[in-house]
Amino acid sequence: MKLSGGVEWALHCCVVLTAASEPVPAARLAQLHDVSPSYLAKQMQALSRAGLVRSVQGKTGGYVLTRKASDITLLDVVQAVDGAAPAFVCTEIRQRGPLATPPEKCVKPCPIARAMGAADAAWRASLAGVTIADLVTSVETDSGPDALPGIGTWLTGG
Amino acid sequence: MKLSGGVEWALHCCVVLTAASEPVPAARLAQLHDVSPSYLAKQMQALSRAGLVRSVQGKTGGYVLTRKASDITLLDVVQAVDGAAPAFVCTEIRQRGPLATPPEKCVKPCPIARAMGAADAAWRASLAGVTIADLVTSVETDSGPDALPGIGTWLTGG
DNA sequence: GACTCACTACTCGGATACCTTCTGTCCGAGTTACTAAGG
DNA sequence: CCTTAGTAACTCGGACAGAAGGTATCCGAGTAGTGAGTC
Repeated sequence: MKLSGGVEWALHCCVVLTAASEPVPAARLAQLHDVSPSYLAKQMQALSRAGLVRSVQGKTGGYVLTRKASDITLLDVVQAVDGAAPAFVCTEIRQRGPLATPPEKCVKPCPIARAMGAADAAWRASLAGVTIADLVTSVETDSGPDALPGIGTWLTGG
Repeated sequence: MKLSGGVEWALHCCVVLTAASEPVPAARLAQLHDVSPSYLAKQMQALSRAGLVRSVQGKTGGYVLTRKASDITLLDVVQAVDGAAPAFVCTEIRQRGPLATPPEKCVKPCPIARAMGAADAAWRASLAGVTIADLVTSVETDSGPDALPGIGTWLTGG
């Protein structure tokens, strides 16, 4: 039960992208966070495939958010990078072995799968309740209102 | 973000162990579920290490629950098998790179880590709210009140 | 008949290979901006 | 001075190795029951 490390990178990238109106290359984002450019490119491709960011090619190309920050939830980003598959997958072992439950009694998922599914739903609901815009607000509260615009100009400028 | 497959086995084992008063060998549990005996033994060892079950050695040995089913939550089992580490680990990349946030401003965890931590807490709270006894009740509702005792006698008897 | 002792068979526990997945890297296809020449 | 073709550089995108953790397995240490032997 370990979340892909790229999720953290992707979330940070989404937050800083809100401060940049021009496209930002993946290499610049990697330089900002001091992480592997090639691997971060992979995460950005995942975001692009999910439609969260739009890729612009060419000399002044890069990535831009497709929607405004208040319309992107953490769940969107996590699912884009890590996949939408639930953490717990029921293999129906109740239907195996010498005392297997007959299939006609297995119309409902087994209680274990239901409980694990409920926990998964709670996790997703918590993530869906927070948007990138909320993170931006928190960052401004923590580090001051000038931090993000400063990063934005650094991303686009020098 | 995938949960270890052994979690499902361990949960099923805990449920059926409530129907057996005598120790049940891991091999018998594996036979019941038609899974690899060696690998299930590993999961049972994890439960034993966590103190959820007690191992009895010798000819009539096996595993017994240490507490009553209403005192064992799903979270206990999941953490015993899969580990207690949170799914999301913040690597503090905000403190890296050319525009790193100064350490004196990092007294609080970064907003991303807080949001992910909250989701993790919601997941754990959901798991902690369900006990093995609740699962037993659900199984009786689904498959009738005779299913579990039948498995119990099969486990101890033949 | 009851007790003691050694034996056997069965149990758990940890140390050992294999394989899928995640991590990290590379190079090619495509697009844009720039430069310079020509009208 | 404007237009236009060519060039060059920079971007993304997917295909390619390496490493880590999960999956599956095995054999050794330890213990309870069993049976024979003895008092």
